[in-house]
Amino acid sequence: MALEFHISPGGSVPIYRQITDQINHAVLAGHLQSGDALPSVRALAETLVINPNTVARAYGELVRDGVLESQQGKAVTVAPRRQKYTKAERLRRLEPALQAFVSAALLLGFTPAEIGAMVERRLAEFASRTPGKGDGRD
Amino acid sequence: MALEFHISPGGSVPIYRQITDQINHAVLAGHLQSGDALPSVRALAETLVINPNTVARAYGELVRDGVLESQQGKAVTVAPRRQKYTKAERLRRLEPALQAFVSAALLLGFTPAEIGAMVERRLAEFASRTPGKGDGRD
Amino acid sequence: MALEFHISPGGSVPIYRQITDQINHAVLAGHLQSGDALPSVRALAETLVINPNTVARAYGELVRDGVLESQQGKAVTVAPRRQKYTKAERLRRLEPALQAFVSAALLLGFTPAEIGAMVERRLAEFASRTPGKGDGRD
Amino acid sequence: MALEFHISPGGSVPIYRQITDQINHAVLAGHLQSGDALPSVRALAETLVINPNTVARAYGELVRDGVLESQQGKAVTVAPRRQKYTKAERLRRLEPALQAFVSAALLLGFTPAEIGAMVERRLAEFASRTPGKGDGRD
DNA sequence: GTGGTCTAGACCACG
DNA sequence: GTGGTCTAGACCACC
Repeated sequence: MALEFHISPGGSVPIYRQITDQINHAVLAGHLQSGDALPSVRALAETLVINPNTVARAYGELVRDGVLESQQGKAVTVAPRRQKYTKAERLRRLEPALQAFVSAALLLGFTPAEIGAMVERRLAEFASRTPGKGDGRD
Repeated sequence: MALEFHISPGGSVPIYRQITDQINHAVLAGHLQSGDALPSVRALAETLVINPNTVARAYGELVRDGVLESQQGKAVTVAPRRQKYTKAERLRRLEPALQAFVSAALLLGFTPAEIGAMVERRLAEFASRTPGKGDGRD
Repeated sequence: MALEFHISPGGSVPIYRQITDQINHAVLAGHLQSGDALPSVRALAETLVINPNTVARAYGELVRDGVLESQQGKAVTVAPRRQKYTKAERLRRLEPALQAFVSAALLLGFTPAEIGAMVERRLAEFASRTPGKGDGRD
Repeated sequence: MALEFHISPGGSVPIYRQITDQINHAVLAGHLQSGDALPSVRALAETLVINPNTVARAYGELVRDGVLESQQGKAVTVAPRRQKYTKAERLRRLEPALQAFVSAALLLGFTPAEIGAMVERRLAEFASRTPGKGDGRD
């Protein structure tokens, strides 16, 4: 089964970002495995009724991030997952999302216990694809 | 005690939006009551080290939305008569931040245990200064 | 003194890449320090007589790499240098250049001694801006 | 003993170009003499696990440039009468690879000592199989 | 067929 | 003023 992309052109999140998010999510959830091929730039652009450049940008950023791989004349594929960033850099990149989530949750009146439970429940949904037992190094 | 604002200028979310979000949340969570005064545009701009225009824009949009009230020469205050969110509504509002945070954390390679610990640690940091008895610092 | 960019539009290396390379090089050599502002997208595009989008792409990639920082409505600046990648990832990223250099050098008939000397001499030229004494961690 | 080709399909340099470069270098460094036979298109394509068209293209361009000669039904051979590069020319040809390698290494945060060590280690790996007495493997 | 690059020009959001 | 996004359409290189 191929991926199904859903974009909402009017939203505040840019289209290319919606695409990268969905691919990231699919990789995380295991719907896309290492080596899987993605739809071609032109094909995806056609099904989403957007400009091929927009798809190319999404793919390009993921390639630069090491999530995807591309070779001339061949389809873009999912790259093997590897730990790319140092612990410090990973914390730095996660910080805004952490801050936004915790602030919003508290301001909306949730208790710490409720917040912790929500996070755990959500994490459990992804449990199928844990990134490996890990060797502790980064 | 007035609100504590937390802004991250480097992030992708515009500063004025971070302010409006936090005020909205605080009002609907009951931390800001009808009639409460907000810091003046200049004062807030100074403490956040941002352009006064940015604060003015945030206040302006909230006044336009009926969340705040402003009168010539007087402090901006919270407008009366806002119904609080229902539990379901609060969950719905929190959902995007939850999703963004958990996805980003897993994508960066953090383990569920690490993620839970980070959230708890951050919650503890907030708890230490939210009780409301006030320590004079802001 | 501002940077002077030199591009050769006809070459095989894409223009946006020539720009990123020169900025990277300038940062490395210390000509650009952390916090320094770069020319605006439009300004640089005009002086180089290229499309603003091309400059924007170069800046954008460097921002995503953490070399530059940008905030809405403000100039793009040089970000503080930090170790972003794990040792393994750094080796992986350097590999193609290492392979290309050593292969070419040997095939051109240089002896190992000559090759080593060339590298050391080139490294010495950058000596002024060593990335810090380092703490051994990555 | 025939040439040992090293290609990296994932890199940005096209495969056919990697082949022509290596043949060119070998010829001009004297590792391939006038009249020497090259592996057949199909054989080389098989050992490199690439498309035969790609090998054919590489050979074709070299024939067009007068570096190789091909006759119906016979192996492709090295054409006679090529003057070797002068020392200065060899240095000039190596310059881009040197520059790219050193810049990339420093940008990634490697120390001069590490860089020197990597080059020496890589040179040693080549040395162990270049002496020409041949160990039967390729 | 595939992806990669560049241009031209438009519109928006931010400060 | 700044950068960010998107479109339309072109051309190239590679396989």
